[in-house]
Amino acid sequence: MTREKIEHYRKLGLKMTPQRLAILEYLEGNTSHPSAEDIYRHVEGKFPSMSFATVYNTLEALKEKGLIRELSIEPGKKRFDPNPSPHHHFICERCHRVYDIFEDFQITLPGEHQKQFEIKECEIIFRGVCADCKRKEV
Amino acid sequence: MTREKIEHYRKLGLKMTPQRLAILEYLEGNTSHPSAEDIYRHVEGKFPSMSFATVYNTLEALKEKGLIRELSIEPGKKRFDPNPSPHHHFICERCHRVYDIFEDFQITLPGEHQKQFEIKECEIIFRGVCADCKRKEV
DNA sequence: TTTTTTGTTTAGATTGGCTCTAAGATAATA
DNA sequence: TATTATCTTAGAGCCAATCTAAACAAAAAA
Ligand SMILES: [Mn+2]
Ligand SMILES: [Mn+2]
Ligand SMILES: [Zn+2]
Ligand SMILES: [Zn+2]
Repeated sequence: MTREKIEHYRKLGLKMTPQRLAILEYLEGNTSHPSAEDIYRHVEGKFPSMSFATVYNTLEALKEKGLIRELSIEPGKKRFDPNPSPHHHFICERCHRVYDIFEDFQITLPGEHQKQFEIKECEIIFRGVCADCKRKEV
Repeated sequence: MTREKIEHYRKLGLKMTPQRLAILEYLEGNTSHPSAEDIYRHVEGKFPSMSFATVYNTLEALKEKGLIRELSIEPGKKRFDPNPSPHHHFICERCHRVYDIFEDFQITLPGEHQKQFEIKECEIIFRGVCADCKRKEV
């Protein structure tokens, strides 16, 4: 990670510890939408004393700064998205991989609802089978 | 609940116990998207010996028959929707109420993605503040 | 540089939603 | 009514996530 980026995080009010650096490096450009456990498993290689709480603390801090997003797309486990810009997702019901869909669908609610709701975001979740899993079919 | 409806559930292969009847009656026409706990709290009035496992077992059985849907819209807790027909949701970030949106937005993916994904369903989640919570603002 | 302050890391305990188990109960059926 | 398949129940157990408080370390101040 570049010195400028570290400085950038610091200016956001994040103390830069080696653990956080490792987590940030794992997340940077990662499109796998990892769970806290995925992140922990990866970082514990570098930091055998790493605690799960540190992973959660760091993710919470990053979320508050708007640097990552927390996804509730399957029950029982959060997944994290290092890309905070608005986009949508496809979830494979076989392998549970989460794919990004960068497409602006221009959804607008009918007038009646526009009065009722102040909408801040709109997220589309597609579900089905991915090409990879299709290929493995008999 | 009418005799015909009970017969209908029975034909689907569901043994109709008093506990299930109470759960079904609570769910019928319910648009609050209750959690398992909500359902349990309501039904334990009639059946003080009711077990949480029965709530989950029943919900699982109903889900398998396609009579209800399980929603993963907020972390850590499932919510259930007795309306299995495809529709979308608005979630209030203040009160966490879930509102139905019955509108066909005709979302279609660009060709590249259509090859990659076999899409079975498409669910839109709007987030923001509901009129009720807006009203309570200072 | 050294000191001080403030926020972070850690292990372990704890919580909360959910699932499993096995014994007893009961709806459906014959 | 007797049989059988399924359901209900209490309690144990599981797992993701959160909390706690002491040790620690980064950043700011001196
Ligand atoms: Mn994404
Ligand atoms: Mn609904
Ligand atoms: Zn797949
Ligand atoms: Zn609200």
